[in-house]
Amino acid sequence: MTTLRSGCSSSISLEPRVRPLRIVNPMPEKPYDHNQIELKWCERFSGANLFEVAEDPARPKYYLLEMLPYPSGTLHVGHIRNYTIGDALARYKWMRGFNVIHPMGWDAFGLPAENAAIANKRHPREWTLANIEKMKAQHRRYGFSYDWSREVSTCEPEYYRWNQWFFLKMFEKGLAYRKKALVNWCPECATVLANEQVVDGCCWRHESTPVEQRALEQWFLKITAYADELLAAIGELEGGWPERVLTMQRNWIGRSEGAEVDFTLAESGRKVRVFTTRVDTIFGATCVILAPEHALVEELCGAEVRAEAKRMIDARATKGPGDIEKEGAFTGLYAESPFGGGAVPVWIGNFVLTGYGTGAIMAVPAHDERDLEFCTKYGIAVKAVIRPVEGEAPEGVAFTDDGIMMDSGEYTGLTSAEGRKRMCERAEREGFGKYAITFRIKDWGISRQRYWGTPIPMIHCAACGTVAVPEKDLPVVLPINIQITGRGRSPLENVPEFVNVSCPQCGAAARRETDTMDTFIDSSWYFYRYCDAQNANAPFDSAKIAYWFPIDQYIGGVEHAILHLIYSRFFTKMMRDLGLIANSEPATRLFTQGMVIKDGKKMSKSVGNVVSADEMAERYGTDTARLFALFAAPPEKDLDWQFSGVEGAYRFLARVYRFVTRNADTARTARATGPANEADKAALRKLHQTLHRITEDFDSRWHFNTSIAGLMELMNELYEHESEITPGAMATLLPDVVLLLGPFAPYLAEELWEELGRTGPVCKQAWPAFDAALAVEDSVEVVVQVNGKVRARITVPNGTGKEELEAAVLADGRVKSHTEGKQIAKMITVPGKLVNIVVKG
RNA sequence: GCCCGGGUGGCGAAACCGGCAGACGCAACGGACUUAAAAUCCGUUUUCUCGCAAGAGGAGUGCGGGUUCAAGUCCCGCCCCGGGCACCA
Repeated sequence: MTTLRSGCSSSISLEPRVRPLRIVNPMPEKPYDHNQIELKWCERFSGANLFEVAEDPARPKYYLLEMLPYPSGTLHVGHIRNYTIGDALARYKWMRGFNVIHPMGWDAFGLPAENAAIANKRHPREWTLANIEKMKAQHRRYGFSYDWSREVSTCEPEYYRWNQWFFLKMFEKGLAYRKKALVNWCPECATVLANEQVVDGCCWRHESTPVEQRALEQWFLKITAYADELLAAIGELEGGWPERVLTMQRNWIGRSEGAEVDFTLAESGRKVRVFTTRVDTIFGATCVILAPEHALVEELCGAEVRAEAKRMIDARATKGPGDIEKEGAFTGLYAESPFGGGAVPVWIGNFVLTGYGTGAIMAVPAHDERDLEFCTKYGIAVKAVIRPVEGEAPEGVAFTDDGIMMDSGEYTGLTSAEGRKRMCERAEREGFGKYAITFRIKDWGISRQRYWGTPIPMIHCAACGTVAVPEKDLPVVLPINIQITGRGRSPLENVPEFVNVSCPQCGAAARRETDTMDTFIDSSWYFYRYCDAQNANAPFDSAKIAYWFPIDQYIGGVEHAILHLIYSRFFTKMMRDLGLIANSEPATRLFTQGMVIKDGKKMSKSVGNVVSADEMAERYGTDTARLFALFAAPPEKDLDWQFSGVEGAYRFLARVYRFVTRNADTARTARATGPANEADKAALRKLHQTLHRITEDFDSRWHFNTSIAGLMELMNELYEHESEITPGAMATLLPDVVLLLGPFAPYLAEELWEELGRTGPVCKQAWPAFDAALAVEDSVEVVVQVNGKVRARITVPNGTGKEELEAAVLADGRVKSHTEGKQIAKMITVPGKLVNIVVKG
C-alpha cells in the first residue's frame, strides 16, 4: 500500500476565475483565518491516525461505511457531501462512546484507467496510483475521520488474490461456471457487460451506446442459486433500507410462481414445454409460441421459417431502447395441451424471450393482453375460459384477473387458485409437467475482455479441459509490461509469458484464461477486508468479522441499488456458506444520499459544472464546505450548490469564531456556574434546547440542515445577550457550544477548544449531557383562535392548567371583542399551545 | 400503463403526532459604523385591502371537493415534476 505525505498541502492551484475570499480586518479582534486554522490542525493530526480502532468487546461497536470511490483523480463537492454525512455521524458516535470503525479505500480497477492509458500513454497502474495519492491528500485536507491503517486498494495483488481465491471456492462448489451464451457487448467499452449493467438497452457508462448481443464463452457466477434467499431476506432489511431500493431488488429478482407443462406436437409426438403462471387458463390457449432461438425451430421447421427466426434474432440483437412491434410466423406445426382440447397452431414470436422460463409460451388471448395483441394481429382464435366471480367480463379487452373457470372440462366451476393447484398436482402425478418457480434474475456474467482487472485464475488445457489454478499459486499476478492499444481482443492475449503455462494437472503446455473479472467483484466484499486489511494468509480473520459485522450504517448513491448492493448481498451469503462469516446480510441500514446539482444539472465532468473539493478548501475552507453540504438540504434530497449559500455558511463560522475567541479569556478564567441572571438563563436554555434538537437529529432522521439552523439560532441568541452573560455562565456555555459544533466543523471546533484552554481532540470528548430543567421555558405564548382564526396571543407561565388558561383567555380584551354578544358553543384547549373558542350567532 | 418520491415566499428550505404556515440561511432593501467602500452589527422582507400612523381586515402551502373546533399535514378525484419497473408469460 502506498505511503503518502500528510496531505495538508495548501499549494493547490486555483482556476483564474476563482477569487479567494479576502480577509481584511480593521477590527481589533482576531479574524477567522480558515486556512491558517485548518492547515495547523491537519498538520498536527497528520502523524496520529486519530481514528485508528481495534476490536474492544467492552465497548459497543459501530461500523460506518461510505461506498468506496473510484480513483478518478479529483474529489468534487458531490463526494464531499457523501463523506461529510458519514463523518458527522462518525464523530457523533465517537462522542457517544461507540467504538467506531470508519474505513476508506479505492475501487482501483476499471476501464477509465485503461482508457486514460490509451489516451495519454501512461500505464493504468501509474495513473491509478497517482490519482489515489491525489485523492488521499484531499481526504486528509478535509480531515475525514477514517482509520487509514485499514486502507484497501483493489488493484493490489494483496487484495485481488482474494478475488481469485473466492472464485476458486465458487468454482469448487459449482457456483462459478463457464458457458457459451448470448451476452451484452458494449462496443464503446469493447467488453461484455452483466445484465445489471445494461440500462434501457444501453451501457450503464455510455448511456447512448446500445449494447449488442454476442454469443461468447463466458464465466458466470451462480447468483440464481441464491435468488430465493436474496428475495426472502429483503424482509429483514425492511425499515433499515430505503423502500425503493428494496422494491428495485424485488423487481430485479422477479420471482414468479406457476407451472411448466408439456404440449405434444402432432405427428412427431415431440414435447414443447411451456412456463405459465396461469395454468388455470390452459383451456383458453389458442396457440403455442416459441422464442425464435428455440431449439425446435432449428430442428423441425422449414427453411423459410428458420430464415424468419434468424431475421427476428438479428433485429432483436440491434434493437435500441423502447418497444418492438410484435411479430410472428406460423411454423406449420400443431400441438395439443396435456389437458386435452385439440391441437393448436405453433408459432414463433419475437416477443417470447429465450432466456426466461422455457423459451416457449402458450398464448391465452382472452386472459392476457400481450397474447390478445398477438392473436388479434394474426387472426388467431380467442376463447374465454375464466369469468369474474361477480358481474360480467369486460368486452374487447383481456380479462386478466383470477375468477371462476369455465369450459375447462373437469375443472369447470373451480376458482382460478383451486384449479391451478389441482392441475399442477395432476401434471406431477402424470409426469407431463410440474409446479415451477421462475426468476427474472440471471447468472452474473463476470468475464471482461480488458486488461485492468483481476485475472481469472483458470487454465485451458487441451487434454484436461478447464483447470483451476492451484490455491498455492495465487495470486495470478496481472503482468505490468504490456501494450495497451485499445484494439483487438484482451491485451493479455499478447503477453506470452502470461498466456503460456503448463497444465497444473498433466503438465502439458496450456493457455491461461485471458479475461479479467468484472470490477463489481472487487466491491462485493471489500468491507470485510477492512476488518483485517493486512492479513496475508486469508481474506480476513473470521473472529474480527464477528466483532465488527454487520455494517451498522452504509451510505452511498441509489444508482447502485441493483448493481453493487445485490452483488454484495450475494457475496455475503456465499461467504457465509463457505463458513467464513456468520452474518447473512452485509448491512442492517442503508442510506442513499441525494445528488449535488449545479446550474440545474447533475455535477459531471462532461457538463463542465464540477466544483472541485480543492477550490472549496482554498477559497472557503473545508469546514465551510462541510457545513454548507449539510445545511443546504436534508441529506436524502438533491442539493443545489450555490456559492451565495456557501458564503452564508462561511459567515456563520466566522461569527462563531469571533464570539468564542473574544469571550475565551472570560470562559477560561471564570469558574463554570449555573445561570445568575435572565440573560444567562436565556442563553443556557437555548443551549440545552439546541443540544436536545441536534441529538434527536443524529439519533433519528439526520436532518442536519435543521441541526445547523439550531446552532445558528443559538448563536443569534448569544449575540443578543453577549454583554449581559456572566463569566460563570460563559464558562459553562462555551465548551458545550464548541462540542456541538464538532461534528459539523471539526477544524474550527478544535481551534476553539484550544482557545478555551482545553486539550485533546474534540471528537474524543463526551457529548454534552442534556439538562431538561435548564431547557424548560418560564412562560409560553398561547394562540387564541375564535372559530379557527387567530385573534390574539397571550403569554402565560409555563405549565398553566386548562381552567386557569381558559379564564385568562376569556378575560383578554381582544378576545372579548370577538365573542361579545355571542354564545360560546365550546372551547378546545391545548395547554401551552392553543385555545380555540367556537362561537355561535 | 403500474409502483415509489415530490410540488410551500424572489431562491435553498422549516413546520417530526392534525394545533401560530414560512424557523434558519441566501438575495433584496433600510439603518449604525466609515472620508468612502468592504467587512461587521441592528432592522424590514408571503401577498392584497383600508389607514398619516399604531393598527385592523381578507387571501394564501399545485388544482377541485370532503372530514374536523382546527388541514401544508388525513380522505376522495385530478394536474405537473423526478425516479424505478414495463412484452418476464
